[in-house]
Amino acid sequence: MATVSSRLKDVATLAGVSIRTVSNVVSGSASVAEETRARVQAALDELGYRPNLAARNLRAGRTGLIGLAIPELYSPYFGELASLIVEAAQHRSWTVVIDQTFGSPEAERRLLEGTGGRMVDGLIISPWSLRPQELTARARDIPVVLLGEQRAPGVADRIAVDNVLAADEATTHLLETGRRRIAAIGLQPQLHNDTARQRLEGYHRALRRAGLPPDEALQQPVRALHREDGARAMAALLESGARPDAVFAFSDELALGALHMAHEHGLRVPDDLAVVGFDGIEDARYAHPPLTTVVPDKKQIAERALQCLADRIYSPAAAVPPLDIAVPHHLEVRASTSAATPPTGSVPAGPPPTG
Amino acid sequence: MATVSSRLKDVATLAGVSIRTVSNVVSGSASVAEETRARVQAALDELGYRPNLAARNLRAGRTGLIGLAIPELYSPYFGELASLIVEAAQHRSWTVVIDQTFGSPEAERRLLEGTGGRMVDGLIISPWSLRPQELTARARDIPVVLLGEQRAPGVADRIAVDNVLAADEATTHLLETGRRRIAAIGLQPQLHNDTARQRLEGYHRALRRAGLPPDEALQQPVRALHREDGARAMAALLESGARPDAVFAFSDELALGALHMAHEHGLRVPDDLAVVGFDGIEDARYAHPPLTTVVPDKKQIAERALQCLADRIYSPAAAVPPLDIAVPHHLEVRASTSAATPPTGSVPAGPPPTG
DNA sequence: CTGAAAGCGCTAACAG
DNA sequence: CTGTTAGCGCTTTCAG
Repeated sequence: MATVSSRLKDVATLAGVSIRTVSNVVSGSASVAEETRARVQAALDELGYRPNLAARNLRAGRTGLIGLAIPELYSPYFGELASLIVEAAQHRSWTVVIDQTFGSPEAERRLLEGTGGRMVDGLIISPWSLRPQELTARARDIPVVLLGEQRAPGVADRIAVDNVLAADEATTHLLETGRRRIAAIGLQPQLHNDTARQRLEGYHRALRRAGLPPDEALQQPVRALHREDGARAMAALLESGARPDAVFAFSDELALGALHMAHEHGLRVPDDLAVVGFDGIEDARYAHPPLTTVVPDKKQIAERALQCLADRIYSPAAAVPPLDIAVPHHLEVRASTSAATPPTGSVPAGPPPTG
Repeated sequence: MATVSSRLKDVATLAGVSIRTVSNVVSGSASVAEETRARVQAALDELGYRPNLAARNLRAGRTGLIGLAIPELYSPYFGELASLIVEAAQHRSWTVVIDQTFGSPEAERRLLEGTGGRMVDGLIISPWSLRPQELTARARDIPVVLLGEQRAPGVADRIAVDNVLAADEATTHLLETGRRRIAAIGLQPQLHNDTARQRLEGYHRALRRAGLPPDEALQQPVRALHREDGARAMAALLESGARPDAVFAFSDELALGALHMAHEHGLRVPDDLAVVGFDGIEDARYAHPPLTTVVPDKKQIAERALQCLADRIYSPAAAVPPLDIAVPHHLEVRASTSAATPPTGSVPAGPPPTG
């Protein structure tokens, strides 16, 4: 029945009580006589009362909103991550406002400065192109959680997988299947971002342990981490005469692009070329052949990010020094690196059905 | 420099002017003497002033927030759509708060009732399981835009592609490549949702026009629209003895699952089986073989949804009757339905690089 | 061009 | 148990 808006005051008038009593009924904070409560409730229902959040927030000094700033929402990895964060936030009665930075330093800076004005109680940001010192310089008035490799010592909590270790494991797996000319796709030399650097380091470490010197010709830089960049990098590798027998791609999207290009060139995967990705996105499972990939525990990333925010928002007194959290990961071995696809017709194991 | 918060009043005191003048400088609404402005600006900078949105909103009666309610953020279609909506909203200085309904009627109902209390100025919702009359019953106090097939006559604007036509085109395309036993994957008989029904209708229409009676054995229902459901449906079709020579899947995810299962069964695509999807997600382009798909103009969906909201929020007086908008789509033909993949090593045409 | 002050809707401290 | 009221920070009307 509500036409446009009704205030506490309107309900009070209708119920013949004071504003205070209505507030008590709504919030359940103080006890109200049963008879009064019923009358107020009736008025509440009749007017279709809904509290004005702006007023409530102004009063409380909190908004119940947290910000999530990611480079892009349309890529599978960030889509999956955002979904988990939104879900975890709902459980804690928070609402998530999402911003896309598209990797632009300006956008990231603007967000750290205030998401348009202290509208959020906390911020989860996955910085892409901001340097550590810039991260350090901001984020004074609200709690910030950093996702990924960039760190802001002494200022914000940070959550990431152990990239060096994960890359080492992926490369070692390829070595164990007998590959010797393992290419790396995903360096981003132009970026102030340690992700690629760490994965490269793990890749080198595994090679050296196997007595193989890293070969520059097998390391292919990219502009971004999308499928088309992977395809382009693969093409460059194949045409350069570097003759790789395996590829470690720094993201699943890159790997899928590389896979595509390998097919275009008539290569058989994994026989002629083995491929490993990174991120554990759902697409990888259904690629042809299914893609071996490093799977970070995204659910845990989401949970812990919110845990960090909650701790700092609700107990700012506790003043724990910023945490540096490593979440677990595992290598999911699939047909893109192992023998042949079994000819059975089974549905790959997946998450439980939603419907 | 800002420690925790500074108010207009603090800035005014520091600059030795009144609150009013500071407000003018901040908003640029009224003209201020150059000398005063400089002094105020200095104070603003020194204190690191940032306006309190809650207060501003309380005053203005607006929040600058719009809600986006979708079944799930992790699936590629909704991820891409959400990305475009968030981006389009940024251009209009709106911030998007995202809710996932996971197709639950309760969640959708709760959101339409008020997203936790009139916190948003408008709502874009992609209803999945709510019946039309429920949609009609709500959404009185803020503008609502419906995405998809469900309509709420007289209450909300609605934006969708012409599903019947699109499904007809996809099926006709398969017929034109000589297929005769075309399966349909994606019926959802248990849902109060017209999407699948309309796509089935278009499929039937094309078949009948070609003189082919629809065959129940070729119509495979699913529980959800994800890859695993597509794989399961394909397996069921192949084991049922229905012997399809083509598949029209009602979503790209279903199609990718079907493709996967076809490979598992040793079928060659498109020679033994042609596959068409629906949604135009990026994954489709890089599938093996690349997937023919119906591509809705998602960018236009996003733009028009925001246009609708803007019109109703800023000019409620205009009171245009609810619009029913059909956005364009096209069939993108790729190797999953056409002859053989060209053996060239080109990168598929894609969106311009982000980096 | 600038100052004073009202009031947006809500919560909570302070009576009664 | 319930009424009255101050005040969160901002915008804006009304004076000056």
